[in-house]
Amino acid sequence: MPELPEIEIIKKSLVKMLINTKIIKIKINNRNLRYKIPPQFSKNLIGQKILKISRRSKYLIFHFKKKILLAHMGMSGKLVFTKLNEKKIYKTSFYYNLNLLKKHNHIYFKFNNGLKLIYNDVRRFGFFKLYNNEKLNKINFLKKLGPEPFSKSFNLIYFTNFTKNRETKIKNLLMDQSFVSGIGNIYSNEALFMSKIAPLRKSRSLNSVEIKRLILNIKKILKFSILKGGSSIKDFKNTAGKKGVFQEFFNVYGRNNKKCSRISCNGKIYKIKISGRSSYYCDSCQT
DNA sequence: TTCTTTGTTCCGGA
DNA sequence: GTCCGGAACAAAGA
Repeated sequence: MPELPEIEIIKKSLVKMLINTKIIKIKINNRNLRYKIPPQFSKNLIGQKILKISRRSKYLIFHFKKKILLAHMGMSGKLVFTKLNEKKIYKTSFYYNLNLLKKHNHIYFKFNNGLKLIYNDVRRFGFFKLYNNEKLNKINFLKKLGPEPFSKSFNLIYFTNFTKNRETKIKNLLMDQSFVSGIGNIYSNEALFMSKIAPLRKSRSLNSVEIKRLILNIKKILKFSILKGGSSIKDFKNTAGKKGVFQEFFNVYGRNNKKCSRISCNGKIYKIKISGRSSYYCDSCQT
């Protein structure tokens, strides 16, 4: 479920551990990720120093002197550090809810500071792509992206302009990466619940009060999640083998048939499919 | 055995 | 040309 907050948390950890380190070895067990990893991949990266690591939407961007490595975790990709050997993986990993099978360890990166980074991906929808120092906005994947949710350009006027000639449902709009980038199924459900807006509403039908509320809540909930995840990273022992930290804060996702978690509301949470994705909403306070 | 889950791209129909 | 949403992709757990 890596959406923007999870990727941001991964990025922060990577920055802490890998800036100015050199890749000294790469082992690829399975090249068939979403896009096949070409044979020259390792050769192009070995000996290169990581100068900068950034995030755009759900993409991780590693900057080298002459190359840019673009990474996407897909649906189930995880980056996990291990210092000594794989048996220690559960003790040193910073990611959440780890239950990693070795057979899904597809890539190993070894660094000159002794760290080893493992890319584990059950569904193999993630990818790693190398670019020749192109400008970031020339990369196809990034070109199509809408504004970051935290940016000032993600505002009432932008929302109104984008939706005025569209028929799309608000739930789908929030997950449309060309509208706003980084929100997936979970946070779209949560943001709509928080804003008391029903997921099936036409995005065009929202009034300016609702739009402002929704935009503010999106920014709030993403920041809150980053904060929570970030604080759990500090204590590695707490993350080891423990259930995910994010789902503890879900107010509507996965809560079908339960009572609405809003104290002042007596409604019930329903689960429906919207464009093939599970959508949860309260029949009483979300209108 | 079948359904569900995740993000993105591709493609058909309106 | 644009917009919308279904299908496909992989694998595992219920």
